Amino acid sequence: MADETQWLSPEESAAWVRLIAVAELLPGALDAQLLRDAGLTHFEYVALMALADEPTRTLRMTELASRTNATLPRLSHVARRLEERGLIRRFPCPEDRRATNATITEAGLDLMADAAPGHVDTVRTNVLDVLTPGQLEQLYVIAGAVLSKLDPDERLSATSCQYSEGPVARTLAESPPA
Amino acid sequence: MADETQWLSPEESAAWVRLIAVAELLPGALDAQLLRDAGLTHFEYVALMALADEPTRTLRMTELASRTNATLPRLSHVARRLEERGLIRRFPCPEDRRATNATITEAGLDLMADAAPGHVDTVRTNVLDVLTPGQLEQLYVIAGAVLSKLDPDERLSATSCQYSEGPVARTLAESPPA
DNA sequence: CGCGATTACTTGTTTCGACAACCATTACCC
DNA sequence: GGGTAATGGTTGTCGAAACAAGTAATCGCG
Repeated sequence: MADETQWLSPEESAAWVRLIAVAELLPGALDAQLLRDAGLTHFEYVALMALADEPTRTLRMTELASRTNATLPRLSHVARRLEERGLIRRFPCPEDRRATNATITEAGLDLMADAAPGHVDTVRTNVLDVLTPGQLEQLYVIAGAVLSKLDPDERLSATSCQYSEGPVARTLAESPPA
Repeated sequence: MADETQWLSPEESAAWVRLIAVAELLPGALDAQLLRDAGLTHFEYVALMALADEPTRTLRMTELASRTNATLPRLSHVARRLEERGLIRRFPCPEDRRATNATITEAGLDLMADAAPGHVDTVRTNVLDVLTPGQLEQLYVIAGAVLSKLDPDERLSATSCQYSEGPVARTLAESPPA
């Protein structure tokens, strides 16, 4: 048996172990903060934010599943829970009667407006603020290279400006300006 | 209400979305390959490798839980399954009769020897081989900075040379050399 | 030496995600 | 235009993780 496996060099091993550690710990940290402060999973947060980002606040289930990297069954379960909590609404799509649309409700937008600052703060303190501008760009490039293998369709990185002062800030601004 | 939340700049948002995507997709990719080719979760792989790395091939449950970033209940369940499959053995610790030791069996070492090449290959093709040496070092530094916030005790990054040609290679070498 | 506190681990219980099976609707195609 | 495939979504079941509670052994301390 030609056992020509090229094992990892010490540098490779060290970088790999750290990457694994981050991939292991980061989701847990995000879930913990959001669950504690807003009763939301990070997945639920991303899904709601995807809806809030839409001008119509509405997305087809399939499209939402693609943007959140979820299988359709998984999204269906999550959507049912979110609907039971009054955060989204589902209704049959007029154009394609097979399809279902999901819309974020006012209550959902309110919850996002509450949750977003704490979440952004967590993101800053845990990741962004410990990096120099140069490292931030390196992170962008490196993660992009990895994603080209992991996610060739670029479904996840296609998500637009989910964390800028977009929809949630606009929601807040809808309150009477005086 | 002082709503002084500092939202993410476009650069920050882009890097963050990509990091999240990697953290989301990487565990799934690792699990998929290992499960398909060796019937092991990535978590099980890491746990077995931690045992194989020990000179005595033995570790206390608590220590193993710490190294794999698992809670003790989780590790207990996983250990039971691994023991049922004959990959590890558990026995009461002689020095501290509260404690339990876990030892990887010969069958476990054989399985690791089978699984390691494919796993290392996955790691290479998905991550390491798409990075330049400079990017590899940047990854090490960046992940280290993030871990200093996420895992201040450095429990995970303390794991030694789990992917070098250590124990598994030695196991292979135990076969008569010619 | 004996009783409370702590450590080490195991065992339920509940919840969530993956997978498969299932209907409904639309598109293809001869 | 009618049969067949493909698409869009929901539901059921199983496996695995988080959490809480329980058991057993050790330590601390008077």
